[in-house]
Amino acid sequence: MKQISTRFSMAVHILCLLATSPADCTGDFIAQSVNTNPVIIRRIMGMLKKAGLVDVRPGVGGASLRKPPDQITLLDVYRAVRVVETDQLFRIHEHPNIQCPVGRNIEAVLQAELKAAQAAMEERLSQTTISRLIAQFQ
Amino acid sequence: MKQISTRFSMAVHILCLLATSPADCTGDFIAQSVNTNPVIIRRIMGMLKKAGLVDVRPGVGGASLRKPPDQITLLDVYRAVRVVETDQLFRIHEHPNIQCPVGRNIEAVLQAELKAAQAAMEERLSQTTISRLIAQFQ
DNA sequence: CACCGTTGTAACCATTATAGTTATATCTTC
DNA sequence: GAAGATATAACTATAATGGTTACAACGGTG
Repeated sequence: MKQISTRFSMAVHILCLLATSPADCTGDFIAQSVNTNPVIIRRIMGMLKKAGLVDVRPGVGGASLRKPPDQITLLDVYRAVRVVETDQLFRIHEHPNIQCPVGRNIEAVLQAELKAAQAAMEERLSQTTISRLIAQFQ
Repeated sequence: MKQISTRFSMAVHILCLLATSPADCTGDFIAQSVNTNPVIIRRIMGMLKKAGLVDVRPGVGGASLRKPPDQITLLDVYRAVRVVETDQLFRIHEHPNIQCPVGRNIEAVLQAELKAAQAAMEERLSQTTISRLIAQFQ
């Protein structure tokens, strides 16, 4: 069983840190909170930056949110770290035998259902914002 | 990006074959339709058998559904082939720093949201049956 | 009983994504 | 230029997948 990469949960962790910390967080500081190597953090920060979610200051150091935390949804993060490409959570076996009625139809018919299932999950992710998460911290 | 195994789509393919074929299908016949190695088919058949979805006749050969196709949902298949263990589609990074307010809370708070997202997807899968799929074949 | 085609599995391999690590280049301020 | 930070390339170990070969066990048929 292969699960969705921890890159996603780490990215959420990073954004929660940026949203709650008064000062700018450096990669090393974040790495300590996440408990991993700073390079991992910088890799993820690069993706968040590309997605327009954070600002990173090379040289001087530190990062900050580019949007208020109530305007960043889990779906935004999910997309930013590209754990899954669009409509590709499920993989379908390739080149079934098109001589067979099932082999000929299975891909198109299944594809539609699986996309719908993926969309249902993403819809749910889009309902949760970073600010909603940090409101639950104690 | 890691996707959900084709084991799932192959399993659906197999069940559609069993639902539409008049005669019993052998592993080799199914393998030809799926276009893969018979051992792959037998592996998946073993999982479907354990889940009570199919009957397989060793020795004589062939398999058949144990339930009418309108009573087998995509969620049943998804569970049967165990592409993802219960509530574990998403993985969360381990051992965050509990000295940090975010590190201390992130796991519990995120876990709840991710479970909800996964549940939304599974709910959608449970709405589609094998008979619904084959009704769309042409 | 022996044969034959089938299922059931174990063992192994190549491929791929991930998480982590080391090293080095680049940037900004002082 | 020094100091401290980010950016990134290259490499490793690990794990899941899909495929393959090989062989044991099963169950009818001649």
